[in-house]
Amino acid sequence: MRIGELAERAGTTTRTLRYYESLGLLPARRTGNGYRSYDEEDLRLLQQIRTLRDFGFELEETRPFVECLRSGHPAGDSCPASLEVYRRKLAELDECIARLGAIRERVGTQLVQAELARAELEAAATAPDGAPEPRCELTPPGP
Amino acid sequence: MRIGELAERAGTTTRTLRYYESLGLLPARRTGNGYRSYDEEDLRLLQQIRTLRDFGFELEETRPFVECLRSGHPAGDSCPASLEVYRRKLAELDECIARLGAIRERVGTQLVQAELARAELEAAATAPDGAPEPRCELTPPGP
DNA sequence: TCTGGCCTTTACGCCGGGGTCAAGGTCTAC
DNA sequence: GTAGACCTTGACCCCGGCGTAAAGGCCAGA
Repeated sequence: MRIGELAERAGTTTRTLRYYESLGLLPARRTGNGYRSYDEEDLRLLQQIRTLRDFGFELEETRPFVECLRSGHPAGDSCPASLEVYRRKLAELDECIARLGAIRERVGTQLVQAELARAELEAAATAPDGAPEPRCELTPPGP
Repeated sequence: MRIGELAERAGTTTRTLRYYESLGLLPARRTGNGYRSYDEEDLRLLQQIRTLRDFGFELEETRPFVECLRSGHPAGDSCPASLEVYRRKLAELDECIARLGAIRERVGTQLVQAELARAELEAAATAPDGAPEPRCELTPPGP
């Protein structure tokens, strides 16, 4: 199988495959004329990479999985190194989710307050009263 | 106030201020010798930018807030355009959190299954039984 | 033989948000 | 007058994961 076919079967591009090869992630054999040559096993490796990438794994993080497969294991995550990557990723995800959740709360609060302030301003514009002096700046987060 | 002082007071660098100026986000007046000159109002604008950036807003997204302040409003989020950015950001955050949560679930499940498979393998290695044939590849997510 | 469709390598671009020189101007203090 | 601390512009570099040429080789069909 040549590079174009592998790319198409994996739903990616030839550029991507050459890039992976340049990283040593998916090396290719060569035919007599210099063309890259792949087999079904390479397709499996590539699918493992693409699947992990879809999950937000960086390419380097997929390396243990690929090497695990290449060393004859039935699945990319049959090896301790892969499990370690899973665990690190879980911790990362948890932290990221928590951080985003906290920000979401703050932004949500800001939005509500700012909307309230605008409503008051409009009410003040309608009724000829004194200015309610709205204050709604984002306060900087801790260090 | 010159650029160095403003940078220090805002906890950032001169390079950053020049960058913001190049974006038209924080233009500076000039003194006779060509030095940039800032006042307290500029400090407020800059603080608004930095605060929003700490919340994960892109620089372009801070523009409505800055322009709102510059047009004389008491707070950067006193204007409809700013509120719109808040709402978009909230939607973004919600989607991002949901996506990460779904991935977290899948990775967690993979980890547990892979750990189970390994435990079975080791048990099989201890007891001379038939192979339990573990399968634990990540399955690709939907389109 | 020519056209078209593969393939090869090399190399630059992009995205955001600046970091980090380099080469020079300006001001203050001693 | 000169050291040192500031300022100026311009330019290249970084991260990851490729996209997108440019310039040329290889092979099949008409």
